[in-house]
Amino acid sequence: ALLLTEGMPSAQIFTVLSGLGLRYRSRGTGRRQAMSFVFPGDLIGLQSEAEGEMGHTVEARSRMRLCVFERTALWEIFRDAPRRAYDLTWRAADDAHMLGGAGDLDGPRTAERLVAWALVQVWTRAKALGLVDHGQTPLPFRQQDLADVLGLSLVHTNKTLAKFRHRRLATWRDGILVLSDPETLARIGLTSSDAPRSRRIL
Amino acid sequence: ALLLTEGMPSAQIFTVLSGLGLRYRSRGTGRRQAMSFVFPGDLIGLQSEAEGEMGHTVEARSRMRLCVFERTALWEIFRDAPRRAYDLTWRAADDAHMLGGAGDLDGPRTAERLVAWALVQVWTRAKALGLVDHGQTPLPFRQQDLADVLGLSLVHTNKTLAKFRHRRLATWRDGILVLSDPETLARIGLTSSDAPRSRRIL
DNA sequence: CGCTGTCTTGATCACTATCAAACCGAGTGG
DNA sequence: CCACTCGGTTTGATAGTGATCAAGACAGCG
Repeated sequence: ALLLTEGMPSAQIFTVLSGLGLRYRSRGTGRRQAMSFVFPGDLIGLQSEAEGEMGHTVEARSRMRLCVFERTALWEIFRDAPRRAYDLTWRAADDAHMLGGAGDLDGPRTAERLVAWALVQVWTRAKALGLVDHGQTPLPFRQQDLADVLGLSLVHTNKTLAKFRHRRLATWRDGILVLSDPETLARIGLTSSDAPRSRRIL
Repeated sequence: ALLLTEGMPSAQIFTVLSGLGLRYRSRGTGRRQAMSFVFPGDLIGLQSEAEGEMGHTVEARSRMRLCVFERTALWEIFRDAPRRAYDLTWRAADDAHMLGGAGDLDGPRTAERLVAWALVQVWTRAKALGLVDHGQTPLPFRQQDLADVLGLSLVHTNKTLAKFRHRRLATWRDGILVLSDPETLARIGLTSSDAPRSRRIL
């Protein structure tokens, strides 16, 4: 189901309560390029105010529960709780590109490191949200989506995932992700600075 | 001169009135990795956690004039002009990573395309600011900085620049940038179908 | 002068995109 | 029940691309 469509002005904004989604852009030939994964706690519907319409589309990839705000309510938050509003805005801008956070990588951005980084990212976030159950978490995306998000080719992404699977580090099949060895993956993804994760205010 | 230092809480925020700066992060071995270029109109001193410490350093690379705000004044803007505050915050978050905007690229992010994109970016921005004079604009950074910003190696960045220079598309020397053929560069930066050797038979 | 920082260039090797083809499960229609 | 499609995953071959190593050029500087 489409929550927001590119080019449409949206009167509401949402926060995701549960469920996962995909944020993507339409490319020339009907092709869509995934930009980032949408997790519970994310705010969607915000965009650079300069342009009135959405610059991307958000699609639910699993059943989602949303909390709906009128856009006007946003301005009240700005007035009543500026710090929080500030944080919300910043995060929304940040979430738009998943790659943004990968700027932390020191040295070359090899496929191995990018994919490892992304998996760990997803994993830690899922764990923080209590989505990890029996050592597994839902990840209802296609390999192509991950490839897009990371700026890699589908084929190469696939091969990298295969490598991890073979090394028994991570398995991602049928929309289910299992990180058997998060520590090693984290080391591979080596986010050089174990930067203090921006705490999410839900 | 350092305007803001990583790890230091800064009581003020600034808007750049004139002059260029460099935003970078310290890496393990005293190495600094450039994150983005700072142009007039940019807001600096904002950061993901409203009052935490700075996550990066901003250094002036030419004489700069700044407009200083007390941080507390920011909250007043939030209260009195929420839309503007929203826009400011969004832009500040966006400016933090220069690469963010390069997500627009379709197809592979080759060095040629990234560098062309960056040069055009700088050029159009400089032109909008009236910095282009006699067909040239100041760009007081090192090739290493551009390499960092784009996530390329110094050597390769250098070679790509040399290629452009040789093709008489752009020259960047001694901190002065000249785009002789912005249109062609823009085409290289944006289009995926520039493929010189796509010997596809139709 | 030698020193240091930046730009430059060549050689080499690892990495990644691309092309193609095969595979697999889930539908679908005869 | 069997083709037959369809979207997604998997694999191999090949060529282009970028990182790395190493060395040289050149200016500013103590």
